[in-house]
Amino acid sequence: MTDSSVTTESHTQERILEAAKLVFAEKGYHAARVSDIVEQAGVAQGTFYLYFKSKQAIFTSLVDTFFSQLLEEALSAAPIEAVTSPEQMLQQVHNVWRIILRHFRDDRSLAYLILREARCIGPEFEERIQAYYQQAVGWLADYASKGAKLGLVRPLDPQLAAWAVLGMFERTVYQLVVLEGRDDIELMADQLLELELRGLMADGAKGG
Amino acid sequence: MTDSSVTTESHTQERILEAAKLVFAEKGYHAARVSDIVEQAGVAQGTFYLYFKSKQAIFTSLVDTFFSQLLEEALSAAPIEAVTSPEQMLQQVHNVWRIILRHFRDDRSLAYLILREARCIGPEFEERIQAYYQQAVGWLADYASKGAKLGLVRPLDPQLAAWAVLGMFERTVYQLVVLEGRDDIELMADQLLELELRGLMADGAKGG
Amino acid sequence: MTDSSVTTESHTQERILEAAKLVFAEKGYHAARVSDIVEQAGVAQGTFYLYFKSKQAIFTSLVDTFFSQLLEEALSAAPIEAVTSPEQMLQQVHNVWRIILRHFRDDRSLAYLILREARCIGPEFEERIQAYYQQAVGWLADYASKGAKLGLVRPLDPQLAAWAVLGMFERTVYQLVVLEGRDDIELMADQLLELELRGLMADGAKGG
Amino acid sequence: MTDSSVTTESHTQERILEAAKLVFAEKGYHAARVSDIVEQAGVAQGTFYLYFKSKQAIFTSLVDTFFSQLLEEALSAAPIEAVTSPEQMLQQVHNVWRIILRHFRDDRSLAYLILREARCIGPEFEERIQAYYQQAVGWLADYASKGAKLGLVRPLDPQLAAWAVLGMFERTVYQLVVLEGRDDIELMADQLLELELRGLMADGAKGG
DNA sequence: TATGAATGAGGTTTCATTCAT
DNA sequence: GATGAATGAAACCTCATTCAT
Repeated sequence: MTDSSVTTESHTQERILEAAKLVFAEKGYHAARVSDIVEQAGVAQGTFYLYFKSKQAIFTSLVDTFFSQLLEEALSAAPIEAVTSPEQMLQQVHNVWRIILRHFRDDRSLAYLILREARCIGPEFEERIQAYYQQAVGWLADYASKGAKLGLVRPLDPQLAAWAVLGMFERTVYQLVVLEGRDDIELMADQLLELELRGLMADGAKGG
Repeated sequence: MTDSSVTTESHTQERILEAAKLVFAEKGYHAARVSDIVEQAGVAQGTFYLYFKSKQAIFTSLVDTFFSQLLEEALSAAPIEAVTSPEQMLQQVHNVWRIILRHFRDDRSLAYLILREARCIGPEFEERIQAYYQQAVGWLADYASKGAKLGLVRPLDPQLAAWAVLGMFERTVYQLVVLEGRDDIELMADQLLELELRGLMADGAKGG
Repeated sequence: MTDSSVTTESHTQERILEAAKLVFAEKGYHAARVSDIVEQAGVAQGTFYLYFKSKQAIFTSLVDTFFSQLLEEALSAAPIEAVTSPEQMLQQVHNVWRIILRHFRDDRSLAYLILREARCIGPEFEERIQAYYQQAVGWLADYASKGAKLGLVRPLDPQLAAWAVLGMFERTVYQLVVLEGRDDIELMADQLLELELRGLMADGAKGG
Repeated sequence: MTDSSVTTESHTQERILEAAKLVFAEKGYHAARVSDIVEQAGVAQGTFYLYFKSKQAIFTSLVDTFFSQLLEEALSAAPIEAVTSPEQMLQQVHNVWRIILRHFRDDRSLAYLILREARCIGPEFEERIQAYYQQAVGWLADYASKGAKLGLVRPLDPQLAAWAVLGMFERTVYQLVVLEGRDDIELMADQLLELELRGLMADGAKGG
């Protein structure tokens, strides 16, 4: 009403989402009570259910927002069809690493939450997350194939390699978030890129 | 009872542990009820508490067993002081990969459980798991240092590299377990080793 | 609004009453939510409370209207003081049956609602309904007394007989409404009158 | 354990059932809280759910017991194939009236409850009750047919007549229970039988 | 050692009602 | 008069844990 917000989310909904993020991150999904969330948000118990069907619904909402934004940012920065040279490819991959690491750093509590709890909310939820991951894996696998054609990436099982890269990333970022230190994102991106590339690279390739 | 078992675990305790493993793996820690476990074990509700202080205690017990066995097996197969040549080192690392993958394959339901739920039982529990992982990371980091001295591994942040390798492993094994296919452990070990080594290896090294 | 309505009810109040009737009839008093009613009426949640003090109040209002109209119609058609002959009495009773059955048929959803839920809203409400019934029973009892004097009705406990007749009616109409068939009101009135007056017995039978 | 009870119901279950009967009768189904029942029974909240799946389940259990006992008693006292003479039929019908009235009197709070709330618990429940009533109606209709063959009952719509008789009964018993007086069951049975058989009319009256 | 009935705290969710705009 | 977002009191039900036998 008073501001020209571009989102349709109400002030209250926003506050509940923010509160949920904090509470979930601090206590974990299962230990977090809806009453914790509403207390943190400063609204009444019933208000929560005006905006979210259930505890799981708000969690899903948070996760969906996080991943769709992340995937949009990351994938739009790396249009595979624009890659024609090894240098371009390296540039893109490096860039994607930076974007992802920043995204996780900028929404640290949500990142922490997702990395910690994605697999143990329930079966349906796990599948939902798995679907997001599969998108990333698909992109990575496509990238690897493209790289192989350019002679940059050596031939290997692209799915396995993609999941390995993703896992490498998952764990390092988790540590990053847990330790709450390391704001040297750029350096970390460099090192992960090195690990990834040298792992994937063809013998003759002169990358880096 | 009748035989001179080398363990101190009673038959009943054994059955409860086995039942818990199955039930936890199938439903997850939070969804699993103690009543599910005792039903699966074929004992009464109260019997559970003769052997385990709480639901979390039995979970901890399962996880402790799993990790201490794994670490013992894996680390004893790779005494870092015995490494004097690059060939030996490769041999050891390859061996360790195989041991680990086999361990996870041989106790699939427990492996699945740990990979899925380790981080979301509770803070104390998370720290416990983190401690096991830290042992592995320490070993990996030591190895990397040793490798660096041998000119086999290029200089990099050993902690970061170690966590990255561990994450690579975590995720690929999780997929392995989830998909329930891929019994080609040996092949997988080869590929992971390749990814790891080429990622970590020094430029001039002639590994593999 | 535009016409000179004789009632004082506003258009909005009318719509809420109509909506409530439908919703209550479909879901029953307890399952019906105020939010269902306002949705059906197409007004806002708060508007409801401009016209009715509570959920029970609107229910009471509906029931009061139904019963006062019914009693007025029925009783005015049967002035007991006008009865001087058996023929007149039969005529009146027959007429009353028809009026009542028509009233229930013409407001089927409200009728259904009352027959189903009148006794289980709450104690105060039950007493209210009981009072309406008592009016009918009083009339029936008076009628029976009069009939007895005319030698038309045999001597019996007039209260018991009155409640019995009322129950006979209640249940048959309920079935009528439930089954949603039987628009043959006239025939039904005939049969009920027969049952009331003559019972089940055949003319020649020497029972008792 | 200590007594040679013929039922399999535990002492606790028995107490909960008894408590539920009282609480439901006093407050009605909807106003009765499970916590009221357990308080009345002197057991803990959770104990309730050891024996009954839900609040509706215990209600259903009470009602089922009531009706199956009633129907068994009543129907076994009136084997229609044994009827060969009008006298026998009257005898049987009279007997059935007495049995039913006694059953309701002997379990007054449950009777009250059923007569008050049978239709407003929920659709499934209503159908369940309706099924019991249909049994009674079927019996009554069969009886009427048989009576017609014996020349005792005049030809009429047997379903309508049966529901009418049932309603007559329902309402009079309800009044009986509500008023908490009238222990003169025998007299009441006589009068209801009279009404059922002969209606209101005097012997000499030439109605219609 | 084994049983299993009993416990009771506590969480999620619903919905009649209010009130500032 | 009309709105609809906000309220908050309950109520049902679960399940880890205990304890008398």
